[in-house]
Amino acid sequence: MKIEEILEIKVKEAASRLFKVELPAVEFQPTRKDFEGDITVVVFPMLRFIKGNPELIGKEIGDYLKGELVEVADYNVIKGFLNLVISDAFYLDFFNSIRTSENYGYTESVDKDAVMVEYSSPNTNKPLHLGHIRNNLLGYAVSEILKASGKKVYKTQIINDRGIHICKSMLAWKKWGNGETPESSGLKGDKLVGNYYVAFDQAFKSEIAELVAAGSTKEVAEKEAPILLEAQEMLRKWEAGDKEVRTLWETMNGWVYKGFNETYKNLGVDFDTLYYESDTYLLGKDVVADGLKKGVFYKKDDGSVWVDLTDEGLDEKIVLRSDGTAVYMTQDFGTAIQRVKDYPDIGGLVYTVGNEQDYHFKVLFLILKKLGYEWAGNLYHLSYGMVDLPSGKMKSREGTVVDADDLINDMTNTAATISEELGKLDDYSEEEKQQLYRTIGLGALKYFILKVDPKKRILFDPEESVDFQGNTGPFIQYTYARIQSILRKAEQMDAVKSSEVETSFDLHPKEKELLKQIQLFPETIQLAAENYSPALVANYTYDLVKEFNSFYQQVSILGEADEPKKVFRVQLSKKVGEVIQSAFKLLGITVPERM
RNA sequence: GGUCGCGUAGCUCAGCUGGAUAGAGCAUCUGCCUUCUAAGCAGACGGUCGCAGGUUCGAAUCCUGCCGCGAUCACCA
Repeated sequence: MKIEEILEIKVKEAASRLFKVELPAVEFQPTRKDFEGDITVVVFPMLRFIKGNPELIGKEIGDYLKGELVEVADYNVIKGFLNLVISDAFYLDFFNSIRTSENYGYTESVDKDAVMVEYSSPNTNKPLHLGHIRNNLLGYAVSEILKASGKKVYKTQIINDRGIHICKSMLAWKKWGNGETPESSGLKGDKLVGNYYVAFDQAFKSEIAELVAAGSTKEVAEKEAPILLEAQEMLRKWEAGDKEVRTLWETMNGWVYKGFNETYKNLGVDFDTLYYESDTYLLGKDVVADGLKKGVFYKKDDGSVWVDLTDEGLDEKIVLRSDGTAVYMTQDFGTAIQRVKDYPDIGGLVYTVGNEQDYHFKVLFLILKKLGYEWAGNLYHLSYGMVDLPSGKMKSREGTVVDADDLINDMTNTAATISEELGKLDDYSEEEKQQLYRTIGLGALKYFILKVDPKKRILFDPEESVDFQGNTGPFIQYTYARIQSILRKAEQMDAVKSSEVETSFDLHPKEKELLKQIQLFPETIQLAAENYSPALVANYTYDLVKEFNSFYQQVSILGEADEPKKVFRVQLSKKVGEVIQSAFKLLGITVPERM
């Protein structure tokens, strides 16, 4: 039982015995650093039920708790805050109870219902950029956090492999590619295809300029540029199943997938299952028929089908065009339904998509609810803010994007520079060094992105490199490496690792703080899962690590003369290391043995 | 214009379902490596929590209005 639960029972009991009132709830908070104590009971809310001076009420309850509970070693009351000092023995007992548990903090028991998390979901006409990185890291981390909170998770993405965008790249390649392949040019496949997308856009723009010069309006020119008409014709051929177009499409998408997979591997993200838009873009039409029957949708005179959401404060939304073709929304509810068919244990879906699509998902979720799917109550749009540059929004066509691969390389190089300056790894092989630089570089990047609340937009300045000091991934990795160094030495010195930890000595204040922080790990995971927020895990880890470094600086671990204390400190350090590793695993960040 | 999100130190961010004198990091300044990794520790400096009302014993947190920034409101995806 958690200490707060024990205290709650006893505080209520105190109120009942001393003041003859039944308290509905008791409010706790961690005691602020400036006061003595560990847990604080806030007396103010009780004043509604207990008439009197909060100071005196606090004292009486404090006395009662101290007399009744061995865990309460002492107390003090300041302005209606009852600060309780929890005994060292309690924290040491807690430590012994979790000392050897393998996955401390993770919940093993698996929910009956699984959740499918969709993230990444790129178009196949251009390489991944920083925006995708945020999406990928968030989706992956949230998946891992949900798993650790006791949920079964399927990670997926929908690959937008068809449509006018890929036809543009295909057309440009056909016109000017001269048969270029990733092999012939040495270019990564997604980069190669991206180049042709840019080439298309340039040609498109110059055609518009020509048309405007010839007297056409800009609007008309944008619709009638010959190269665009040609791309549209290509899309029609694709839809008709034209062999040549389909073959080219498969080839170029194949290049892109190879490139993407390399980036995913470097980023350390993965998927359990994949959906392709070319398979799903026709889904949903039968749902429209079903919705018409149920009266969820209605048909207009021109044959188009709509849903009326004005009662929900939204507007009317089209779900089927007058020519009978599907729109994005149609596909989306079709795909959601398909996913639950494919994985019948799914009880909810999470969509990792930027906040520019907030409205879309609001509508999508409402439609699914109206259609009566029982899982429609468990849909979540993991909406995140854009990553902007100082110059504004990133635009692929204008080349103002921060390329994912380039960024990963830059980070690795920065890590290498710093590491070499410090020169602690002279005995490492070149390969070991490279591996470490990647670990640190990626750690810096991932932490930089994940530590901020997903809702907030991130301003990324490529001129200013991501920090490696302070509240950063490398700082936390460094602390982990420090701990491992101690453990290596401890192992050499004697067999501390198998010893039982005694509970009879007094704790150093820093030790107590560390134990309190460790205690928070399980609830932090639950909270992060409920809020779909990796930032909570990141900030928790930072607090833990700060606490450890302070402890490390003030208290000698291996130099401690008293053997039981020394054993405890080594064990405590080890546990902190394990929690750091576990927490960072949830963020997809690996930790080094040395750095 | 309607809707949604954001606005906390010079900069980047924490601040749980309202609770004590609003916390970190970066930057600036001061100390600390003959002792477990100085990517560290200890400290100083820095705030009318966008503005104005309201609810409350108590508001950065909840409500209303306004201001600023962003997104969105297609038979596009």
